[in-house]
Amino acid sequence: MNLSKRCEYGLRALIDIGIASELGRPRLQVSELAAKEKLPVKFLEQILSQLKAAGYVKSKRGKFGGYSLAKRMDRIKFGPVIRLIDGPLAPIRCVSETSYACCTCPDEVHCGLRMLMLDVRNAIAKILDRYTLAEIVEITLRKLHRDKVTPLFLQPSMRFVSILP
Amino acid sequence: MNLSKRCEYGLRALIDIGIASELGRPRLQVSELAAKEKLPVKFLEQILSQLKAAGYVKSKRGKFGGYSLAKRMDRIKFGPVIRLIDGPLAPIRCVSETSYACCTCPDEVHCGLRMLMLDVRNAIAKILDRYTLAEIVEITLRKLHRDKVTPLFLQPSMRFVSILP
DNA sequence: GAAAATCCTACTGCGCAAGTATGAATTTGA
DNA sequence: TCAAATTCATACTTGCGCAGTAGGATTTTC
Repeated sequence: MNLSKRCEYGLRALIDIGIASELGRPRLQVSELAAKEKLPVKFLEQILSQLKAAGYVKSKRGKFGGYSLAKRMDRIKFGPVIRLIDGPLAPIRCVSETSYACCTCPDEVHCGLRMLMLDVRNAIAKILDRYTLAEIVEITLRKLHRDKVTPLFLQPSMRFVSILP
Repeated sequence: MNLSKRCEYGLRALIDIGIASELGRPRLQVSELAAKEKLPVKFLEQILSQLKAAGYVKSKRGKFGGYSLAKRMDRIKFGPVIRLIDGPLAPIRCVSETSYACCTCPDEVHCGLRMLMLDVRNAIAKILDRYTLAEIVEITLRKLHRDKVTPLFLQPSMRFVSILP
């Protein structure tokens, strides 16, 4: 029931880029991201490259380059991103919607484990396929604002004024 | 988001023993279990040994030995069994109730990923910590009966008459 | 042209899942 | 009492995938 580190880092990066862009910094560099989240630069590079290939982010090379979102935040759902990096959400393949594989059990139709795991899969998918990056970013910003915490990626000169209602 | 084979086999075994016991065969041998589910005998042996150590099944040695449930079926919940074999249900450790570990993210309180994964963890736990073996066995038997399928573990001489209402 | 970034590909270590293998201990029936 | 059938205990194996490293190529800006 585990999210890989690779996937976790990828999602963090996406959320950070989303937050930054909402605050008027549409592009972030890998080194900034890595510094904030305290994770290996080179590894993150690979992950962002994968996210780029899948159309979630776009990049600008060279000095003052970096990554920005390639889609509207409200079009980025978490489920597909996780499937991209970690594979199916389902605990066992015989209940996967997106990459079903029949299991070895003698009678799939009457398999109790399958029924149970189908429930679990649906519960997971219900959350991850509904939540969008926009929602998570909004909630995060609201929380930060409520607690008067200045998020990173904001130059000291900039003031943290929420755009949110 | 994956269940290990070890865990899957363990749960299958538990369910099979439950079904068999409900049908009047309180004890099953590893070889029978392995044959029905088509999985390696020695591996299953190890798993059952683990389930025994944790108090879920008990065993009888020697000829006509085998494994039977050590608890009432309605006291066996799936969550704890899965945690025993595969570890925490939570996708990331910082949202685990049973074995929390702080994550490396800079601000756990305002971490959007954490909120999302907490939702997922709760959804998973809600299902797996509520369903009991008794329920899954009952549902399975009902389905089998409705479809007039004779479950395995039943000697040809025995007739499949559901005890259920 | 130098510096600063992304891009690309290959490599590595190592831990763990998924078994195998071997034999000891126990129970039963002949 | 012995042989067969079972569980019990422990050690070993094998392969793969996660979590990175490493090194250099390419692009952009000043």
